[in-house]
This record gives sequence, C-alpha cells and structure tokens, in this order.
Amino acid sequence: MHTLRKIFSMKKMTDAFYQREDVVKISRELLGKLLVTNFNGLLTSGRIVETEAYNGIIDKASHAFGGRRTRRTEVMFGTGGFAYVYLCYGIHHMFNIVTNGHGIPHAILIRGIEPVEGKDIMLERMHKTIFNKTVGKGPGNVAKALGIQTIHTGYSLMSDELFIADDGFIIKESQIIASPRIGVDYAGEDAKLLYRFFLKDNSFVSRILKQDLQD
DNA sequence: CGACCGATCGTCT
DNA sequence: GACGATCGGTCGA
Repeated sequence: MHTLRKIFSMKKMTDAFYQREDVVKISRELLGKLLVTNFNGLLTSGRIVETEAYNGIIDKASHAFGGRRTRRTEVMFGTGGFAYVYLCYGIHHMFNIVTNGHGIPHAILIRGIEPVEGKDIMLERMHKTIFNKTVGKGPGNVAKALGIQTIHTGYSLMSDELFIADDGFIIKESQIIASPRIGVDYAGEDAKLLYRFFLKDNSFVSRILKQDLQD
C-alpha cells in the first residue's frame, strides 16, 4: 500500500531523542520536523513551525508544577516519547510530547504546523472547503487538522499512527525566534521565560507579537 | 488593527 | 461549581 510504504520510509525520531533532559533544546530541535498521523488509514502530516517547552515541576506554567500529579497529567510523569493530549476550554485538544526520563514530567506543546500531506483530509476534519492559513495554526487547530484527540493521550510516538519524523528539511538558526509562551500569564516570573520557539515569517505561527521580533 | 466575548466539557477542588 | 497552555467572530476606532 502506498501510504504504508511512505510511512515505512520516514525516519522517526528515536526514544533517545525524546528522553534527553533539556526540554528547551528539544523544543527548538523539533522545528522543521514532520508531525505525522495515520489514523484509520488517513495519512496527514505537517512541518512543525511553533513549539513551547514546559519544564516540569519547577515551571509554574506547567500542569505538573510542584509535582502535581493527577489522572490527566500522569502520562507526563512517564518516560519520554509519548503523547500528552488534554482538552482545553471543553473544545480544543492540545497535543504535547512528553520528554525526559521516567518521573520527570517535561512536555512540549505543538502550537503550529505547516500542512504537508493530506490537506484534503485536514479540510474535512476542520469542516472547511478552502485551504487557508488557519489550517494548522494554533495548538487547537494542529490537533484538529491531524485528527488528534484526548483519546490519543499515552500513545507511543514510536507507533505508525502518531510520530515525528526527520525528512532532512534544514532549519537555520537565524530562522528561529524565541519568545515568552502564550496564555500563561498566571505563571508569574516563569511567564517571561523564552520557552516558545517559532519560525520567522511562517504564516502558520500563532499570535506573533511585535516584542517577539525584537533582538 | 485591538479588545472583547461566547462556546463547551473534562478535570480537580 | 469553577475554570482553562484556545478560537473565531464581532464591534468600534
């Protein structure tokens, strides 16, 4: 089958990639990689253009701050390389990648993808007929376009249904902008940390503030 | 443009 | 019972 052959040829990120300890560094490295889903034979993928790092128990913006452990956040305390998906405002499914080793609840929120494969499928999922810049822009739309839902929390990123791949696309350091994270004002000083990364001049990046573009 | 607002529900207190 | 790591639409300048 054409789809399976395609998936088989893709170079998946390994466990070792996810299980490293520097979540901020991994967030930066994810830019330019392909986020791929293949649910029920529907292949969709997008190039990651915006990420945010959540630095575990010492990060006030993280759901795991203070070692807070609940049924929802439990997956973050497991080994890196799995999906953490939660529902936001009762509507939006937020897709995160768990990183670091067992017991250290690091996570990376994918906030923007530039659609690559299966744009027609994405349009159907978003109930749209015409492709535009909102398909893949913002964390809620990333999950929607790729068909990711809370039921996928705990999925291994080594699977053939949900994974990240390196297709050799090169990102230059000069294309990467670091900024404070979005929507985490409640985190006090931690809201100022430059834990958000995105590609300069990419239209699938959400909420670009003028201050983010300064040096 | 920016500010504001309603939608909608699983999760935790 | 309150609320959120959001989104898209509307309204006024």
